[in-house]
Amino acid sequence: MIRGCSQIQNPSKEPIFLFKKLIKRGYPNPNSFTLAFVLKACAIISASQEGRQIHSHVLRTGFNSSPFVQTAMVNLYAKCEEIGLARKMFDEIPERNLVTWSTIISGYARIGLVNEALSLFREMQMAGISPDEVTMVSVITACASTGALDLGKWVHKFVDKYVIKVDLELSTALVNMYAKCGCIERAKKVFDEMPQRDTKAWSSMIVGLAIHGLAEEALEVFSRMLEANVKPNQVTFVGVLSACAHSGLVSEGWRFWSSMLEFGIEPVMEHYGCMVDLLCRAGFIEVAYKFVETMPISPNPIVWRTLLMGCKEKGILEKGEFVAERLLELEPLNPENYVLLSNLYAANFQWEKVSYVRKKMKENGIQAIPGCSSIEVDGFVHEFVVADRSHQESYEIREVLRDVTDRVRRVGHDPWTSAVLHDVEDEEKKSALCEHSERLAIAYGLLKTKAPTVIRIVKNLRVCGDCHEVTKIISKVYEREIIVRDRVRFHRFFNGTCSCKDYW
DNA sequence: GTAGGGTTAG
Repeated sequence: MIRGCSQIQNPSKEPIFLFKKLIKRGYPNPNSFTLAFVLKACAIISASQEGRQIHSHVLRTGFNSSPFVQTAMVNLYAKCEEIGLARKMFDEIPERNLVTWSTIISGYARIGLVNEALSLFREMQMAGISPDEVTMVSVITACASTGALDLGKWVHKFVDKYVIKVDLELSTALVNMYAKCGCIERAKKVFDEMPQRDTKAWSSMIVGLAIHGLAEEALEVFSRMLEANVKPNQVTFVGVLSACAHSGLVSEGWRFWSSMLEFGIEPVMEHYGCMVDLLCRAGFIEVAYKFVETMPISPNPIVWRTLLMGCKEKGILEKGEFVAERLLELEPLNPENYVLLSNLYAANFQWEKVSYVRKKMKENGIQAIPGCSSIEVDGFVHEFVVADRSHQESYEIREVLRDVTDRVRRVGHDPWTSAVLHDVEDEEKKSALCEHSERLAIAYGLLKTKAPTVIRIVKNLRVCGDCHEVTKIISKVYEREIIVRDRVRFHRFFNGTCSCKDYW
């Protein structure tokens, strides 16, 4: 009964209540089955308080020697964002089996601690345990979040080499991984070769195409999904709406938004976020603002921030200031909000207000998140922060950067100094742009690899306008394909143009 | 009657 009611669609505390009832009655005593089930029920709803109580019950009754209970406890703490505790439990288990290892690896992979996940994956093999398809899903998920394509390819080869069963979940993880690592062709290939596809598989493909700015294809896949009689869910529509947003398909976006209700899907915050983004990017700031004002759920910081970003892009000062106020009320400690507001002022040449924002940040002890870009060369990930000089080959990188600057100037590019937010002299602004982390990473790519190797960059923030322009030029004058994964999407630079068609 | 896995807005 406890297990049964934790497996329904909308999980609740019901299984935990049942367990409490059982304890209150005093008999029969829970055994390893009961405990594993109720721990799992806690994990599903991240009930860490109740989980801890059951943990102490486990210790009192001696069931902590059951491998099922042990694994359930590791899983519980991993799902409750207590990875340190999960690890402690894991380390204390004397005999770890395939499932125990998979549990801890998935725990790290889920929260993006990729290196930990991967080193446990190696340790597991050294301990003589062979991974199966469930383990590999977590390892592939870890690869997806790094964006390191070579690593992902290596893991895919590993799956083939050890003849690990490629089931629905593993294929979906591969589609997602290839898409997130910037190789949409391989994502499509895996997807096309799947013998069957469920909602998550289709959604993965749609989201993947959306982040690559391939809106038409995403919408085509969506109609194929409907033809195949697979029901879309909320995530599917996040993909569909974000595809529209990334390509400026405003009327299509509205249409899909309206059709959600016909599919019986209630819009959630993510969908509102997509719609605000769609409207803002297309320049309909006023409409976006009205949309936010009339939302039936209270807008979260991301929605406000999207709106503020729109105001900044279009240089709409007053509304922007008002939006920033709402945002800072909700999220006074997020550095991004201050940077955005400061950029809004800088775009309007309001230098005094720029310094005021900077001062306010300083007062509140808030530091801007530095831009950081990485590039994988020969299986090693090189990381660059803005204005980084710590790399071993920093001198050579600077030489490449100078060459880039020269050649870019020669084709008539004038740096977009408005992308620099400080009130400094023009020349200084121009050199500040050259220090952006993606420039350093691209320069390193130019230095260490030769065409036709694709230069693949992963960046933690959005690409700035000037870097976007310069990268387009680099792709032409150096004849290199460059793929940049920024905070929200991919840009594929080739022969002087970008796949985003400058709409981003 | 047992434990581990895939898709989510800026």
